[in-house]
Parts: sequence; structure tokens; C-alpha cells
Amino acid sequence: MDVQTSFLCPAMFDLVSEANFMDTQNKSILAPKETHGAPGSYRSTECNGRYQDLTSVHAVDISSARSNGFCALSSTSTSPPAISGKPKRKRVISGVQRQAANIRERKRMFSLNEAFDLLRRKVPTFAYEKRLSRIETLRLAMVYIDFMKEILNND
DNA sequence: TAGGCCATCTGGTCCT
DNA sequence: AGGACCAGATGGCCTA
Repeated sequence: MDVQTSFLCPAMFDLVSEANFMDTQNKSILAPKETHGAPGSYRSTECNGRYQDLTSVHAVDISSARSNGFCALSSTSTSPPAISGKPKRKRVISGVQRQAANIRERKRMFSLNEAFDLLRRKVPTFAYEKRLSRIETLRLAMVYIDFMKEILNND
């Protein structure tokens, strides 16, 4: 029994049940998710569901279209009161800057998801198990770390 | 159909 | 000034 298998047996069944290990559909891994797939979609997908082409022209088109719509209310209604005595610095950005910020944010989230993918590969799961969500990955990693620490302490 | 998960947009704040 | 980071909002997809 290797370390990963032995780890799964005693310590994880509470988490295992949460993660629905018996689900063999595995669709989320095999089929890339096609959200926001409308005309002008800014995602091109590859086999594992990751997306590329983060700086495509389509991204600019769709983001500007969305920015003209339902998200406009958040600028004034959700701004928190200034906590410190500092005067609030109202930052005015152009449409081009907003689009550039959107692209940077997409790249940032992409790298974050890459890190989650790496972490997913480090934590032990059954081969047929459904792809772990991000929160499941974090929780499982914590349990795994604790388990490994216990092993080290018992030596 | 409701709820979970995720991608994306957006504005505010912090930092360089 | 501008990039990074963050959290809220929103909508789409999937599953029970």
C-alpha cells in the first residue's frame, strides 16, 4: 500500500463523502465547460477545459458590451465608506484601461487556476473521482498535510 | 428546479 | 499613475 492509498483509507472518509467520490461521470474533466459561449465568446478551450487566447480581440468586444449593461450599478451602491482618515482617491479610467484591466484579471485568475490544478495533482484522490472543486482541493490538502505530519511525528 | 461551482466584469484599495 | 489584489455581482453549466 503506497502512501497515497494508505492516506485515503483512515483519515478521509468524511471528506470523501463530501467530495462525492463515487460519482463516475467525470464530465467536468472530459468536457470543457462552455460558458459565455455566445457570439464573440472570448474563450477558446483545449481538451482539459482550460482556456487560452486571453488577449483576443473578442475579449475586448464582449467586455465592453457587458460593461455597458447590468454591471453599471455597482460603482456607486457598493462602495464602502472610507475607514481611515485618508481622502478617497477617485480613480477614473478610460474604456481602454478598463479592458486592459479585464485582460489582466483574466490572466491572474488563469494563473490562480493553474496553481489549483497543480495542487489537485498533489492531493490523493481515486482515479475515477470527480474533479475536485477549488474549496475541496484546499480542504483536502489541509487534511493531507496534517496526515503527513502525523506520519513524520510517529517515526 | 434549486443549489453548487465557475468565469468574468467591475470598482475599491494597496503597493511600487 | 498604473498594476496587483480583492470582493461583490451576475449569468451559464451541471447535477441531484
